[in-house]
Amino acid sequence: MHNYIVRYLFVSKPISHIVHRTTNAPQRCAMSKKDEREPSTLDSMLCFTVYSTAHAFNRAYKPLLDALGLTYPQYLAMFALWERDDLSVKEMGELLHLDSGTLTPLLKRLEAVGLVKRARDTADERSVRIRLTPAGAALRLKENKVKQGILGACGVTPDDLKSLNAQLVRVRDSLNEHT
Amino acid sequence: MHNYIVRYLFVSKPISHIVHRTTNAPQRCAMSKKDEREPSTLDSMLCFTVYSTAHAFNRAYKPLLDALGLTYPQYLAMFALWERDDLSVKEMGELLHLDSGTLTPLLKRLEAVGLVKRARDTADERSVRIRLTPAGAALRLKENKVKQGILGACGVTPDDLKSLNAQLVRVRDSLNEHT
DNA sequence: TCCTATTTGATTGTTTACAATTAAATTGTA
DNA sequence: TACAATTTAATTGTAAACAATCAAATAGGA
Repeated sequence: MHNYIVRYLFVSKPISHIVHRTTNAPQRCAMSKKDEREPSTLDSMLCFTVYSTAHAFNRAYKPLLDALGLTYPQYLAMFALWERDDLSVKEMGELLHLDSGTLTPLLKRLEAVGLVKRARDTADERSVRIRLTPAGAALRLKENKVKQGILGACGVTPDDLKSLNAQLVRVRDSLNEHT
Repeated sequence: MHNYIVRYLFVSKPISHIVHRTTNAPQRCAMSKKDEREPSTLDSMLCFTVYSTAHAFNRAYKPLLDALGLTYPQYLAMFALWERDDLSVKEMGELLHLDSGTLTPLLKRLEAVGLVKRARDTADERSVRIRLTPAGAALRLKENKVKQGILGACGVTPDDLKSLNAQLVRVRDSLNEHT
């Protein structure tokens, strides 16, 4: 009957405070007014809007990128290389605002599926250069559908999108300066 | 000399294609024009701007939230509870646009440090209700400094911020509809 | 030259994030 | 009342994301 609790919830804890609890929490039926989806303050906070919009983009891209066998961060890495091949990890990190702890395993995955090649720079062996394989370069052709698909889902005119983007870039760069 | 390669890079792989590679990659000295920080197309893509701004917010919040002992997603969960205590996991998931696979471990961590309490709903044992502990409710008082600190770092007027936020909410909701 | 400081990426450990699956409880229906 | 369908979280596995640390290579200064 209480198998939920036994199996999942408090495996390594005494369950007495749950099973025997006698709290009389505010009844939800008595709060029906409040429950009628009062707009959350969270939605007025830019930080949260950006956070949740990033997830929304991620989810929107997922089905499109599944066709290419890429995750969204991997797509960004490939995009950077399509723009300019032969980047060091550091250079890619600057473009994507990511560090080596994130990029190293990501790039190893891209190498494992044959889209890029990682090689120490012969001139400076500290740096690792990332280059597209033919397969990685070829993937670019399939990529147009992805961008088109997302544009439609955004539900904004190209002009609005452009202005919105410019404003956000300012916020982002300001945040990065103050850190 | 090539210990880098031996230790880190290709532990489980033949290294011949690295050490013996004879590729003649485009020399960077010959590309100095291009290297002069030509603005990346990435910065014109809203999806990437949102993605990188989310990380920028995360990093900006980090030092402020460290003082409260919270991560940013944990802060959002606490914020939701400060607005309305006694949420089910599902309700919090709807507010934060997150699913149980993300929230369950996050909430367990908040419970472990004594900020919230998780308990099966006696009326419907499928759902788990999350409530603030006194310590969790008290933390709200320390939270004002956090918001102030971020506002300054954004570098926008409150009006611009409000309009920017409203536009992004529209994009987010449109993306969520189309998914 | 030698030796310290810096640069670069890899590693480790913790925390998100989500898809897919599973289990229990509840609801709906015959 | 039985029994299928739905709902709710938890779990598992994979992939980011980043702080802190480490190792090697290079650069710079005495």
